Formats: sequence, structure tokens, C-alpha cells
Amino acid sequence: MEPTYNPASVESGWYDRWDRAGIFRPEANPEGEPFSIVIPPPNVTGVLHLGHALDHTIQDAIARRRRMMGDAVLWLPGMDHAGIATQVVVEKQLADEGMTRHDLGRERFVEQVWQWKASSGGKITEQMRLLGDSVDWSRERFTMDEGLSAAVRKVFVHLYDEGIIYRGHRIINWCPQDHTALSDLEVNHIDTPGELAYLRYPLTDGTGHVLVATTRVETMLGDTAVAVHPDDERYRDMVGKNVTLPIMNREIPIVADEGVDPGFGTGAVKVTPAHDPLDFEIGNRAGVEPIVIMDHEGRINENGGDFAGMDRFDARRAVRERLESEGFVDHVEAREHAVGHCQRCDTVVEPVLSQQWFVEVEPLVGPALEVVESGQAEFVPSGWENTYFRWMENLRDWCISRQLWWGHRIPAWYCSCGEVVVSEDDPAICPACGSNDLVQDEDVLDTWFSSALWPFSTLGWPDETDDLDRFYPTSVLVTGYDIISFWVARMLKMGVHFLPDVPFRKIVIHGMVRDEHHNKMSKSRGNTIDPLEVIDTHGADPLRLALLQAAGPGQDVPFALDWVEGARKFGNKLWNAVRYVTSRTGSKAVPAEGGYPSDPSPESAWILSRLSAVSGRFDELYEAFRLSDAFSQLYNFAWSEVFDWYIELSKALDDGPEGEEVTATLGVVVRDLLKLFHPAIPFVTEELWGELVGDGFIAASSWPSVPAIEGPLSMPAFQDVVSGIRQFRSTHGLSPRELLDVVISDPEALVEPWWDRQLQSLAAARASYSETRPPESTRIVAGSVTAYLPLEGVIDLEAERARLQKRIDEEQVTVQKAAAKLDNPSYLEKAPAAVVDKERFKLTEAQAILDSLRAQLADLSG
RNA sequence: GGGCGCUUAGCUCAGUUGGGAGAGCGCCUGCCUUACAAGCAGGAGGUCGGCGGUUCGAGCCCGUCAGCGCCCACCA
Repeated sequence: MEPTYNPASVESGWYDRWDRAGIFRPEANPEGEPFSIVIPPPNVTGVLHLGHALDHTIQDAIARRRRMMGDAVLWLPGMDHAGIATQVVVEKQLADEGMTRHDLGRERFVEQVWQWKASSGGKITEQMRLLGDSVDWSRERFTMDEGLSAAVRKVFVHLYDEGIIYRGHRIINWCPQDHTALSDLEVNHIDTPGELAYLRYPLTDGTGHVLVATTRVETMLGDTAVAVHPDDERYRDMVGKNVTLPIMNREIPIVADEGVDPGFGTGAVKVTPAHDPLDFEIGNRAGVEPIVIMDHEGRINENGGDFAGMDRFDARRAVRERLESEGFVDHVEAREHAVGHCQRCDTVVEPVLSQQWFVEVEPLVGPALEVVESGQAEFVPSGWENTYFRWMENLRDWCISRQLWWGHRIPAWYCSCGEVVVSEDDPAICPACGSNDLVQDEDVLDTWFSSALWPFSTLGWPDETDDLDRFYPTSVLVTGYDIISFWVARMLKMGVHFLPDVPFRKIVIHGMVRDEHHNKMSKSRGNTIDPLEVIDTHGADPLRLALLQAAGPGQDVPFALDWVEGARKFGNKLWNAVRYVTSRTGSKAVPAEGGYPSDPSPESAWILSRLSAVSGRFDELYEAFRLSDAFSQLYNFAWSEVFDWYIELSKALDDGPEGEEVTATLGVVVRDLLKLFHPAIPFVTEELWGELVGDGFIAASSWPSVPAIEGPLSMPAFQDVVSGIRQFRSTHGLSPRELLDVVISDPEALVEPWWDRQLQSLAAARASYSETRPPESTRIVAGSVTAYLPLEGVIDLEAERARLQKRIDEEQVTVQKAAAKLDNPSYLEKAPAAVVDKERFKLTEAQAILDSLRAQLADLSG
């Protein structure tokens, strides 16, 4: 073995070997319980970023452990066609050639996108192999696959037949950059400084004017009414009158409507039904015709009079200037308000009246809420439930049509007779009039529509496949909180609506990867970390371990290269532990499982008792998906107990009669550590397994089950004595090698024979036993055990007095606290007996230590 | 406007039936002790955001104030 761990060379070969051996397929454990995870499908345009690395590492860590536990694990990979994102990529290519998609036409454009996908899409799948994702590639899916597309059509038609999907004229969010409608969720509201302009609309009868306020002045070109609250006394007499719309010189009515908030602004609202959701409703109730004043590019259209052709923001200024010059602006005040931006391109979206397809969410919400309330699907951590409930409670209908070419085309056909045919199969003739002149809807579906079906469409639905039968509901969904509403909620709605059970039992939510100070990673901040570069320079295993350690459940993940560096050092530590072990056991000599000693040395009994406790706690934390805590705990155990203590303890034994046992046990303990760590750092543990065990793959080995063993009671005291001696040495600058003669006083006969060899080995101390303090000595106190150290050669008595004084101060605090408690009658009366007993013991022990140390200090001073 | 979360060592965080303040990184000191200097040993550093309450006992429960962050939202 190389003396140091080299991630790059370790990680080069294993993935292909695992893959070829078929161990990532559920068929590898044919008798096992099914355990399934569907991957949140990355965009086909995507490359691996840290968010994926985190998401995938968590899933892989879960999947690999279940596999070792014997489950038939399916982790199903796949990709999302990512409508807008992908279309934009190909459109850019065309633009480089001076073309637009319209030059190609729909069919050839879509063909070109498929070609792009084949040649340069899906890079991320190769990158997933670098990360070590143990997915079943034989079951890889794509949202535009034939099968998944069939599922999409089936769902669409079914929901249409149920009346849940409908087509209608509504105010939707229009992105003038991407030229498509967006759902509400795809719009980010950003508080933006703006102006609230108060406009005078003169009453047509010349009796005065109404004051209305607006932040989007240009929309006045499309005003068709002014609305006030029916109970608003100020305007009671005006309702029913008309105002003359400035600039346009259109007579529009003043109407009363409950939707108006009399407390806001002037209490009178200009109504632009074609460009505002509330106005649309008011306009409908008032029976006024909406006037669309903007085109798809966000320019004022022919309905905007003199302003036709002007960009909307230019128009805002121009209209205001005209209104000012004509005396219609009363005043303007600065005001911050939320402006909707396109989630993809950050363009300000325009609310506009349009005919689109919608999913009515109301009928789907109830059942999807109920399965979470009843615990059939459970959020981890549970706090996200509330977020989910709130989101679900006030949802507006989901606009699902997109004016794109790349995606699932809406399975609706229009006949010249007016008939609308919605059908899974392309209809040949119109069922109403028999005409064969049917035209399919030009639009495609929101990408999230097909994603919503992912947990069952990938398993073969609507066919009744074996996979669907076996792996649905999936066991766990792992995803970030940022897409709970986009994806998780919709999968629950669709899953519960179309299948008899929930899409997943557990929903494990993680946070977003941030930099070490919790700042968002962004190119403009220059704080982004590219996981591919990290894998290249530090290795995939260190990246994975660092992510797992940093990722508290449901919380954002502060991340820095230092973390990865630390994880790499741990890899080196493990590497050298195995190197040390195999130098004793020989290579490939440790059994793949079992091998726990029936008659362990005290040192081995101790580490086995610890391993048993730690692995038990590890499993508990894992089952609660507290992976960060699980691995942090394991990491500390491995380093500070196995490596720093047990390996050192074992050195004193391996030449003696217990040598065979301790060597074997050390091998077994390190082997179990490799297994426990394998889900986090699969490559290096696989490599080390080859050295240590050499039997099959660790990835296909069994999960450790450590027998519960009692360790020696005196171990904590022993460790205290060793540390005390080391501290004494350090304080006085004594050589670590120089042998010290210690006299141990052990009134309670706690000390066992093995102390001798270990004190010699770990503290270079030769022990003898006596209850009386030798002259010219100082002392280390560990509970009832006192170790007297010779003061010979210790020149700096002042330092020794300081050392003692510090210990005295510490112990005094303990004594005072305990004494104060025990002096308190109500404490004695009300606290549980066990707590009081513990406190009494603590006081007695601390008092003895204190007395001993004080006596020592007095000796030194005297 | 509504909701949620956070505040513990210099930094990032753990601390889940209320009963001895912890980890990693960073920092200081000493060691190349033949698994590992990518290491070992020792050490410094905290009135657990402020105030009040419940309790024998509060980092933990309740109230309140302050600061920070996130999400949702059709007040024009």
C-alpha cells in the first residue's frame, strides 16, 4: 500500500466494476425487502453543481446502507426535459447561425433539440458516476420517453374528462423575454422601489373628478372602469356615473365592488381587466370588456393609441409625462412594491389576459393534505409539514400551457366546427362533424406537469408493471426545500389521485448549499465552488463526507473547501489505519463479517463496547435521517477512540499472549468502521476493503451487527491518569520518552493488572502500588485513584503549583455547586432520588480530589 | 401584510423526555514516539442575544424585547 491516500487513483476504477457486477440493481438482493428512491431528475441541460452533489450524496448514503442491510434497493435515475431551459439552449445555437426556431419550423426544431440531447445533453449522468451514485442505470428514464409521454397524455385526458383540467381566459403571468405563460410559482416577487401616481379622472358630467392611484401608469390605456367599495360613503353618489378616461377620451363607468379596499390609497381603483387579476374579476362582475394593450414582446399594441409600439417601460414614462402635461397627475409618491420577475430569465413579468390551459387544484388538494396529516407520507424534519400545509391551502389554479415547442404537446385538437377533442390517441376525424380538418393545440405542457408523475411514470404506469407493484410507493424522496411547492406537492396530488397509495413514505428535505458564511453561492459574488473541480483536486469521497457532515436536516449547508480538506485528511487517517492493521494481520486476512472475539482482552472489550454503542447510535440517527449527526459521531469515535486510543493500546499487546486476539479484533473493528463509513465514502472504503478483507465488494457486504459487550469499568480512570501524566510532562517540558516511576494509590481496588503494561506503553510510566504518598512527589487524581509522580528533575515548582492550583480551582467549582444543591431542602425533597444520589457521589469524589490536591499544594509550598 | 426559522468558543454548528457546556476548523506550546507531520500530545477561549417568569434546578419550557434570515402574498 502507498503510505498516503490518493483519492484520484483510488476513485478511478471502482464505479465501472460495481456497475458491471450489477450490484446497483435491486435484482442483486432478490430476497430483500423492496426499498426505492426516485432521483429528483436533473435538467438534461444541467451540469453537476453542489446542490446536486448534496442531494445525490444523501440519497446514495441512504441507498448504499439499505443495500448492505439486505434490501432490494432501487435508486432510479433519470432526467427532465426542462422545457424552457433546453429550448433556449438550442435557440441560442440557431441564433449563432443567424436563425430562429421559426426559420426551421416546429418539426425540424424539435428534431434538432433531440439531436442536441443525444450529442451534448445529459452530461450530468457521466458526472454522477464520478460522484459514485449507486443508481440502476438499466432503469434510467427521461420525461420525454415514450412511456412517460404516454403517462402524461393519460393523466391529461383523465383530468380533462373529470373537469379538473380546463381551458379558459384568465390573467396569467407572461414573460416577454421567453414569450410564454408562466405559472404563479415561476414568478418571483421582488420588492422594488417605484412610484405610486395619483391620477385625476374627470367625471363626464363635469361635476369634479375621481382620484385613483397606480404603480403601473401605462395600464391606464386599458382602463375600462373605476371601482369603489359599495359601502364607501365618499363615493356613494358617484357610483353609476361615468368618468372620461384621460388621453384615450373613453367614457368608463364608476362601479361598486366588494373587492376594493376602501382603506388603501384613495379608495377608488382604476380597473384594467386585461392586465391585473383583481381588475379582471371586478371587470367581469361589472360586465365591462377587457382591453388588451400589450403585445407578446411587452410593447404597447394598437389599442394604446399614440403609444402603440412603445416598450412598456418607455410607455410608463411617456404616459405619465402626457398625463402631467395635461394636468391629470395629482401627485406622485415613492413606494416600494413587489414586482414579479421570471424565475428563469429575471425579466419583469406582465400580468395579461390570455387563453390557457389550467389545472383546478381545489379537488386535488384535500387528499394530498390528508395523506400528510395522517402520516402516510411524512416530512423529515417534520417542520416542513407546516410549510406544505400553508402552501396547499391557498393555491390558485395551475396554468399548465406553455408557448414553447419543446415539451409534451397538449393533446387537444380543434375542429373548424368548434369541437375540442382531448384524446390519448391522435384523432383522425372530428367526432362531432366528421371533418378530418383537426388542428392540434400549439402549446406544450409545463415541465413540472410531467415531473409530477415521476414516482409512478418511471415505474411503468399506466401499465401494471412488476416494478410499479414492487417499488411503489417509493420509500424515500430526498430533495431541497426550494421545490416542495413545485414538485413535492404536485407529486403528492397526482400520486394520490391516480394511484391507491402515496408516491413516497418519507420526504427528506435538505437545505441549499451556501458558502461558509451562509451567503448564497453566485457567480457575481465569486464564491461558487464547482464540485467537478473539487472531485478533481480533492476527490469525490472527501466532497461527499464534507457535505454529509455539514448538512443538518432541513437546514442550509455552509460549505467551504476547508471542510473537504478535513474530510480528505480523514481518508488518509483511515488509509493508514488499514495500512497499520494489514502490517499485523497480513493483507486480505480479516473476515467479511463476524470475527468478534469470544474472550477479548480488557482493551478489546473496551473498544468493542464502544463500537457496539456507537454503531447502535449510528443506526438510530440514520433511521431518523440525521446523517450529519450520525457521521460526525462516527468520525469522532473512529479518530479519537479507535485510532488515538485503541490502536495505541493494541501496541502493548501484540507481542504478548494476547497478541493474536488484539490483532484480530483490531482488524474486525477497522473492518466495521469501513462498512459504517462506506455509504459516505464508497470509493476509499472499497479500496481498503480490498486490502483488509479482499472478499467481494464492500458495497455488497453485510451491514455490521456488533454484539453488546461490557468494557472494563476502570477505563475512564485509566485514561484520566494517562492524560494527567502527559499534562504533567507537557507542563514541565519533560521528554515523552523519559521513564517515570509512578506510585498508584487505589483504595477502592479499581485498578486492574492491564494498567501496568498500558501505563508503560502510553505514558512511559512504571507503576507500583502503595496507599502512602512517596516523598518528593506530586499527584494526578482520577476519581478514587491517585497517581503519585516523582518531582525529581522538576525544576519549576512554580509551574507545578500553578498546575495544581488550576486543578483545585476546577474541582472547587464542582464541590461548591454540588454542595449548594445538596444544602437545598427542596432539592432533596423534589429531585428524583437517582439524581440526588449522583450528586452526592459527585460531591464526595470531588471533595476527596480537592483535599488531596490541596494537601499536595501545601506540601509544595511548605 | 401573513407565516416560519435562527441567535451557544474567533468561524461553522451539535446539544430531543429540564439535572455534569461539546465537536470540527482556526489559534498557542511541545514532539519527525517506525500506520499516518495530511500526524501525535498538551493548552487557551463561552455571564448559551437582553430582560422577566415557571421550577428544587433553565442553553433547553413560557412571556417579552432586540438583531438576523427565509418563505408566502392580486393593496391598485
